[in-house]
Amino acid sequence: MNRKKTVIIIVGPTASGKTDLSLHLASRYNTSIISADSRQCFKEMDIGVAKPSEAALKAIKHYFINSHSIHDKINAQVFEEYALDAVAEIFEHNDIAVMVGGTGMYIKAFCEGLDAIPEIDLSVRDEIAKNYKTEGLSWLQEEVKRKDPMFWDRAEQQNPQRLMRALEVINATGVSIIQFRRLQKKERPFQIVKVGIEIPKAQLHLNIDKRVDEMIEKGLVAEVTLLKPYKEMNALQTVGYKEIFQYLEGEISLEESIRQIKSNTKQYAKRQVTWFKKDKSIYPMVSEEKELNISTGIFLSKVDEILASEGIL
RNA sequence: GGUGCGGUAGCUCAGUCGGUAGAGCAAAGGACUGAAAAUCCUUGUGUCGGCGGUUCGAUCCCGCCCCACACCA
Repeated sequence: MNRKKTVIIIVGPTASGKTDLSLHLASRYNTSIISADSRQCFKEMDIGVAKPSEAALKAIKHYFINSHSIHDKINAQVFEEYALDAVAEIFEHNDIAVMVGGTGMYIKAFCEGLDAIPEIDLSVRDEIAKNYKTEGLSWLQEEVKRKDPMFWDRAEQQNPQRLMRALEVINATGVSIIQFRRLQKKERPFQIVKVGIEIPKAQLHLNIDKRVDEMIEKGLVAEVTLLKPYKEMNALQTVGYKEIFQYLEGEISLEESIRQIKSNTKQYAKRQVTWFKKDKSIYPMVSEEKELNISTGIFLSKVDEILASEGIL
């Protein structure tokens, strides 16, 4: 068999059935899975990030699940490098690798690459964050306007995260972040087939409500309680955790926090759908089915058709 | 039964010294190269509780009624 090396990437909003489909595909091709999820990589977080079951993780090798700690600094670039290594490892024994996840930016980094920007010293970043906290957004805006007018002109001027990023780059390197952004797609030595799960919004919302209720039953509150000392960390700025923190602080009732988790998860799902909708290289796969296992079956045969049309099988 | 305070956008509420109203949240859409489950942008007509009265004009003033809450009996 001399098939083209191919990564099948399954994307879609949270609670749409990606994990199930990925498990079926991986076992069919006797291969491994790379998770493209910015939260499932953390070993300290479990119930709230909807990882695959322990049995599934035992049966099929998963990359980027429980692979890191919330104390590690994880971002799209880390993922790009990690996932490329993982794919190379998989391709030593397989022609097909499966990637699955809902973090659009990580998937984009993997498929197209990020431009090389020098590593920024942590002290530079901390200094900016500290000043922003005490001086506020207008300080940030003035700094960026003064030091990097080229960026400022096209910036999201109300977006502190983007402004801080630009500021740390110009502070540390003396060069505008725009100069580093070549926005050139990198070539990958393998083929990529992206398939996108689409289910009706009403069904998606039902899935989300159900999943959140299950998370609570499984003990999400206890899990989050253990993580309370780390609530300020990036990794814990996560739907399902930040709302429970508020409950633990006595700011809202448990019922209210559950309500907010459901609502915030739906907003998150909407942002995912927006992201994937824009990516025209994704093959859309639609299912109106209410039962997850029926949907998975439908999606499996659609993936077959798509792979056949790409000449991969 | 009496007194007080309310009844304004799906929710919480602001406001109009009388010229038909606006914030936050929710919702919908969108952006996105090192925080991305993050962060940011756009979108607000709703019998201003009901019926009358005063007025050129009332959601705003007056009267009655209905509803909610609090207190007093």
